[in-house]
Amino acid sequence: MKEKYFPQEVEKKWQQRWADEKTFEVKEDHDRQKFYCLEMLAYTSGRAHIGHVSNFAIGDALAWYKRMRGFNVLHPFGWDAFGQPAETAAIKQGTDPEKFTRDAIAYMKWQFQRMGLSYDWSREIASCDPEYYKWNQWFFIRMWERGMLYRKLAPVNWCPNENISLSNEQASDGKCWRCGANVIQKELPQWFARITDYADQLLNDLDQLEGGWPERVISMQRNWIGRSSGAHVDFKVEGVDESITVFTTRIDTIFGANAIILAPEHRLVSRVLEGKPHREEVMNFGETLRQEQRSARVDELEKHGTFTGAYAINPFNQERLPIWIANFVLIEYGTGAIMSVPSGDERDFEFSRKYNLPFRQIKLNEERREIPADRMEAADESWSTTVNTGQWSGLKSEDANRLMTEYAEANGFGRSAITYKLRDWGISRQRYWGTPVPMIHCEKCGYQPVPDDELPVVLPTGVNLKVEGGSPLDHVPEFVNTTCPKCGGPAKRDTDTMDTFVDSNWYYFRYCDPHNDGQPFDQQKVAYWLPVDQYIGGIEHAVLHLIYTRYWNKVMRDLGLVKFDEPVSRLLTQGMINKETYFCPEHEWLFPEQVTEKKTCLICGKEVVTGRVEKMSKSKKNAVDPIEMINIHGADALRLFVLFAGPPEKDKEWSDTGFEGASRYLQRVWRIAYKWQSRIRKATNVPIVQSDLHEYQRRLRRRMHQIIRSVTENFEERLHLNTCISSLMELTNEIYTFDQSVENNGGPNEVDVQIASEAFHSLIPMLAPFAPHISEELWSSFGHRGSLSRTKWPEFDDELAREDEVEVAVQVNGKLRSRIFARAAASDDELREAAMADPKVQAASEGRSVVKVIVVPGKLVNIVVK
RNA sequence: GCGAAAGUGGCGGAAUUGGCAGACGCGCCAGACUUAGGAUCUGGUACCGAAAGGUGUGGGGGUUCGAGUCCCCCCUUUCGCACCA
Repeated sequence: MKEKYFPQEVEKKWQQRWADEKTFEVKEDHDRQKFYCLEMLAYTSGRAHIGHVSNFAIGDALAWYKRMRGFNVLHPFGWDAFGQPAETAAIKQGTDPEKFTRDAIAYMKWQFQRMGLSYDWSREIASCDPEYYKWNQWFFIRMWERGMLYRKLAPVNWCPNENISLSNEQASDGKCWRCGANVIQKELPQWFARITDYADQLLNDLDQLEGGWPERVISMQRNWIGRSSGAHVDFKVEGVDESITVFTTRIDTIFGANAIILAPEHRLVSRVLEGKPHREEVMNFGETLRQEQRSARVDELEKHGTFTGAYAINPFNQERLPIWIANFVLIEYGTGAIMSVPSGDERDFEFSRKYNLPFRQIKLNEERREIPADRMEAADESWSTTVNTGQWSGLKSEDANRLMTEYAEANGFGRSAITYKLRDWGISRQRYWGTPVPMIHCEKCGYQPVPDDELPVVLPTGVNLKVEGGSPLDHVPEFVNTTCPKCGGPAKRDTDTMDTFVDSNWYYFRYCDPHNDGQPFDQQKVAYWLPVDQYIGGIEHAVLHLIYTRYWNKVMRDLGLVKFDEPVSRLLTQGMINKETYFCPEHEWLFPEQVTEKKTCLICGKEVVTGRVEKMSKSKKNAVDPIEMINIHGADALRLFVLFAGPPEKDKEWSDTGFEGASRYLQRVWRIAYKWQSRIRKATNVPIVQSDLHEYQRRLRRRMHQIIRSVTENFEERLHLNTCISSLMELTNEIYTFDQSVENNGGPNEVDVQIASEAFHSLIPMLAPFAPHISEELWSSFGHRGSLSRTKWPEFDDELAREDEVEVAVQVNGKLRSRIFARAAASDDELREAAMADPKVQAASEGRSVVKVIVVPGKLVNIVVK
């Protein structure tokens, strides 16, 4: 062991050893409790970033902790390897996506391995492996067989200039990211998963996640699913044999309706305009409204519309209501048609005022006030008693709602209804780098799934990605042309690939059985490891991956593959690590080294804007490269820093000095351990008699037990790892203080060595989750052979953690006046007397009478005087 | 606009159920060792004040012997949703 700590050497040594000894490989063991610790699948962008470090450091700390607590810990790793960016990069670099992705995996794996993470690498998977995506196809077919998938025409972003479909990201601002042409919506046949069939389950089962998932994520999902309960009401169209069905949550306001408003693309628009002279005009205007709706931002779009000339009949009072079309009614929500009630809805109010549609009061507030006719205003929630509502006048809103829905139902023109914001999930992509959809289209037999024994449908190689129109796969005849599995006649393969979110739906099930080529996974193995005990990832997946994967779990349950409803018991969304930026008015974003000490630009001398803390990015020149940092102070210091900077779920700020501080701490641990290691190796195991100990010895033991307790509790409850690290620093400081006392006494005796040994045997295992390499090295320096990961987590003893003597705060009328020392076991009476006797207390309470004395044992005495 | 979360020293952040605010770290100041220190060790560091003492957890009110913590109002910031009928 060297006197000085060289992280590079230590880290290399232990990474090698862990790999050679397969330290972190696990298998099912029914005698031990399992713990599944999972970080979100890493996207193969090509380069590790600091967010990875933060994500993995949290998971790795927990995996280490649970392992030392005796759990059988599954901590696997894999690659989210399909997707558009690889395709784009490949085109740019003149290579192919597979090559690009394999290179990215090789490089990133090297980077991640330098972080020294305790993964079971034998379970590594990549979603672009045919052995993996075969099962995406298998799931697709099972779902198709059960009617969980369907194909329909749906709009996609389309660049008319390049004839290519674009993702939403590539079509932001409504312009093509490459050529700048205005993106249009083009109808294309697409595959959809019926996630809406699971809307209620996805919503209700959120209750099961309460407590284990962040409230924020749960509420985002609730919001996204957007369940809304109300009623459908049919309005007969005058003179035409059609009814317009509207969705409303407030049927009790129907007597206030002044119009029926349709979305411009509603199917009945052309029907109600039949034979009307201005038909063309209105239809064209509808197209304009529709375009506006798609392009403009909601808060900038003024509501407008036009009267169709047709009327509908309010089934409750037989009033004639004009039928309008307007830009604020959405075709995709509810029925695409609304009843306008200006006194019940702000939007309707705004619209009605603009077009002078009539207003009728249908609610009274608590004082039963009426709204003056000359002051039209939308009533708010406090207006809750119906008025002018026929036989339902004078009721509370909720009663009217219920009774009127029943009435509508009884008379056949309405029924209660539930709508959701959640839409079916379009899983088709007209792109190359993804899982091929395993379907064959036969002119005679329609869509037929590829037979199971022909899976996987392998993505062809050497495909020209720069094609005009459609998917690159359309231009690969040897892929497209096939035979129909049903009739044997000529047929064509589907050329869509699947959304990469399909890959990430179930990858963590595959980790349980990654090499199975007969089925996606063995059900027994999954039953052992799942659900995931702790999942860690970014908040950006709150309503993407995290809702899709919950859905997929339920699908797998309904396919009989798993028995539980929810796949993830606990979720932690880690914060981002941001960094200060430097901005020069002339040269824009600067690297820190381009800024002088006087905060001016090194190039032009202009004053630089500093202090803005932003998300790390290349363009803002504030990205920190993890490997560079590891090269400076090592992976342990890097991991320690990102965990120490703040609670895991909070955003943090990168600080070079903070990073140095983490490194300095490890050096400090090394130095004191180095000083004691040979003594510890020779420790004689003398029995410790607590009552014979000196105060400095008792103190170290006491603090040690207190700190074990607090670190353990933190791991178990809140996972505030930053405070765990603080505690470890305190323990280290205590060891230094102890060492000083030992020096002052002329060197260690047997008991000192024994106590120091205890302290180090607590400190080092507790440090391992945060800085495993140095911990392993120091552990072996104490004479241990095996990996620290097989060591038991230190135990604490409440008795030994208890203070002998406590400092008690003494307050007079709630103000701190003095502190007294007392035995920890002192009774309330003793404390009271000691406090009253204190000269400062007497001075403060002089001439006043004591009303009451409050004693909080071991903490404080408060004397109330008058 | 609706919804949620958060506001604590120069900075990152502690303060389990109401009980000594500022743990731990960064930074800064002083000292020791040293040819030297961007190493290490020791001490100091919320603010005002020479001190006694006073003031302090975004602002204002309240409950309580006692409030960073609980309740009401307001302000600010961040995030999410955003014509969802």
